[in-house]
Amino acid sequence: MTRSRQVILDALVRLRCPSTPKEIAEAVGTRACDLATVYRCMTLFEEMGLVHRIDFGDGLARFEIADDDPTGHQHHHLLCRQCNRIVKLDGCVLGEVESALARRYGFVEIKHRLEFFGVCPDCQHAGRGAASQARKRAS
Amino acid sequence: MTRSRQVILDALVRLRCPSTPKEIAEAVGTRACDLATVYRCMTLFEEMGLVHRIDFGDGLARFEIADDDPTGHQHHHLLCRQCNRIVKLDGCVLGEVESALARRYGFVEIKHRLEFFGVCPDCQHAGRGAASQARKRAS
DNA sequence: CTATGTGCAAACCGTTTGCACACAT
DNA sequence: ATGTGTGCAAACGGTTTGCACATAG
Repeated sequence: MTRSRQVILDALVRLRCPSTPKEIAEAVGTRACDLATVYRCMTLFEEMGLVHRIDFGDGLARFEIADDDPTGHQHHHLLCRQCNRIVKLDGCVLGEVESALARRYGFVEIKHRLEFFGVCPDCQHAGRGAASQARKRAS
Repeated sequence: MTRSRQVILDALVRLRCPSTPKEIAEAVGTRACDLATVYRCMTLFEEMGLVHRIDFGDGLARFEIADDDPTGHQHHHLLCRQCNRIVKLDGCVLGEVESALARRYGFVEIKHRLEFFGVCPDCQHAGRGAASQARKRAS
């Protein structure tokens, strides 16, 4: 555990909300730590389970310190489309509908992004990279 | 409606699954249509409501022809983490849990990405760009 | 001392944009 | 003819990587 990693982790705790690598680098002071180092540390921390990578679909990676509830559930977020404020949702909101969120948080025009990821039957039976009909993700 | 747009739209119908601009360009033949044109057409089609932009969090934009159900609900997707196969989910799965998906489609290790987007109370009352505590998305 | 981490700068990759030419009407 | 669409190539922005130097153990 080097000093850079300490500093970066501290900053992440201090920020207490999903932050981009650039924001993290600025929080520690650009002279204290290089952007590339932030990226490398984030990858490391993620593998260690210390942080979660969050994707809000704007092309920027965001990270926050992992604080899963006892059930292992990651919390979700409610974002303001205008000011980018982030409300952390307590508990699991799967099954709640947007109107309930609107009532509770006073947001309007709520939309969501929801996708599921898993391993399909063919891949389970074929080691890996089955699927003649597979769509290549890269290239 | 130009020939390029016809060809691109045809390709999108033919592909019948969320496709990246590169895939679309290849489907119409690189000599038939430039990548930049695909991007521009996608932006146009999206504004016209002809296609939906889909984000699977891998940094690639994907598009599919819009076929919302009568309730105006967009369908969601179930992705295989290994072969990238895409299963289109019928109806609204909000409220279904992953274990139910696993049973129905035979996928395992199902995870999801779920975020909500709306306009917060402060922004509703402040024209736009309220929030002193706003997090700047770009820059 | 030796392996690993870091800073710097260049490379990458998807996406966007400026510009001159081509096409639709 | 005139305005819009297109191809090409360069620009852009976030992320990754190669390499030489610095640091941890």
